[in-house]
Amino acid sequence: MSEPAAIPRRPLHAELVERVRTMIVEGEIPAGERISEKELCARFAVSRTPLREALKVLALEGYVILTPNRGASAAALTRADLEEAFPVMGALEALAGELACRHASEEEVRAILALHREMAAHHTRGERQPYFRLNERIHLAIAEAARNPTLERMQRSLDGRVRRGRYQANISQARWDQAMAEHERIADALSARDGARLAEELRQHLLNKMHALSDKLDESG
Amino acid sequence: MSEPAAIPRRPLHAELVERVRTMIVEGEIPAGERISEKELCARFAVSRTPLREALKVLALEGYVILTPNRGASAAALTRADLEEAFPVMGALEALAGELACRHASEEEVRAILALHREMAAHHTRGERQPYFRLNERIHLAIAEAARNPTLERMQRSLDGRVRRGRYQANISQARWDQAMAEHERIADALSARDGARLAEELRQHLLNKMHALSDKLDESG
DNA sequence: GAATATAATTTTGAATTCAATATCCAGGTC
DNA sequence: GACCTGGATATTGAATTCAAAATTATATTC
Repeated sequence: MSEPAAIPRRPLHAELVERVRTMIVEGEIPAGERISEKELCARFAVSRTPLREALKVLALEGYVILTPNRGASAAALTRADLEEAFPVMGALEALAGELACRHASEEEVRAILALHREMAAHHTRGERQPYFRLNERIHLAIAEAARNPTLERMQRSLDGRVRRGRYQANISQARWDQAMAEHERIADALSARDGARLAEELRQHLLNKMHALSDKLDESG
Repeated sequence: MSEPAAIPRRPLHAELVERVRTMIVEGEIPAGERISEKELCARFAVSRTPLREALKVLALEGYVILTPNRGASAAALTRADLEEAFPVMGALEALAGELACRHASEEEVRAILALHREMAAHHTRGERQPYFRLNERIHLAIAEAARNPTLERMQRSLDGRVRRGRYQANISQARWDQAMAEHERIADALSARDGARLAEELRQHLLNKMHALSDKLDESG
């Protein structure tokens, strides 16, 4: 007999949270744009009740601004938001790195280093999309190896909020090379399980990401 | 002409979020206990719609566990939760301290040091309740002085979740003395605006808080 | 023609209603 | 007596309905 394979039944509001969040992150609902309940309900063919529940959750997550009696709008990601978020992400990633050095299994470390090497190959070949995907996976893998779900939740939450900003910024070759060099040092620290060093490398890496993004924002307007 | 004095009209769901959160934090709804929508609705004399919206928000905040088709229950704060939360709080407070050293006005620093001296007086006189209140205020003041609302929100969120645990642990005199000594060093670092040192002191302070709490939990079973 | 006041429409907020699911209990079977 | 089965009851999930507020459109005055 195979697995019981529980039928996945999710409440509508949970489904809507994901769908609407994706719409905002991917820009289908532009930043700052007003969100008409009626419209979205029609689109998903649901009543307003579960949608409104979802909007409350998204408001807490920071994707949506709710104004009493005036409805919801997609939150705009300002430069200030980014410049606030990255130092916090840096602090969290630093902690995650430190904990990962302490708690990760040998297997996990090997897996992360393998991802790293794969990513380096994409960098050499100038393949940006696959590089970015692996980049994400490495950061998530470190977060997971830290064995601290509370920490991981906070990282994911912040990460989601700035993701849109990151998509937009198509990074320069110079910055890309620098990021890759940073990742080399990160991988070194991890394979040596030097928590303090890994923490510091990650913190700096995040700050540099922020500066790169900042510069891009300067250029674009 | 005096102030416009906007009439504070909050949506019901926002009010309910606060009320129910308080009930859980203060133990009026015991950890793990099932939350009957009907009962709470009767108690607050509201319909289920805004209450259910509030429960979704509280679930994301971590105060409530929602099980599909089976309703809500107050989240239990386990030892694991506490031991996860404190290192994260430590990392966030460390960052807050660092940023506060950079961004706080002279006025703010003076105000925090004044709070610190007042707190020290309460410690000398053995007045626990006022000590704890000031302790909270100092940490909040540092968070605010960091000038990073994103960071502050995360701190408040975590702080709220462990508050119940903190209330329970009626600390030993020895640990209290130690905490006061730590606060002296924190105050020193702040008045010198030594960000790195303040960060480290705060991180250590939080970790010690955790250990004190852990010991208490060991005793109580 | 601009500005204000007023009416109509739309949209949000909350209560109610209906449907689906789970829980509880009695009866039956081994 | 323990375990399953089926149905009554209670609770949750979601749609609908009603009420209140905001927005838009229209009319009126200066």
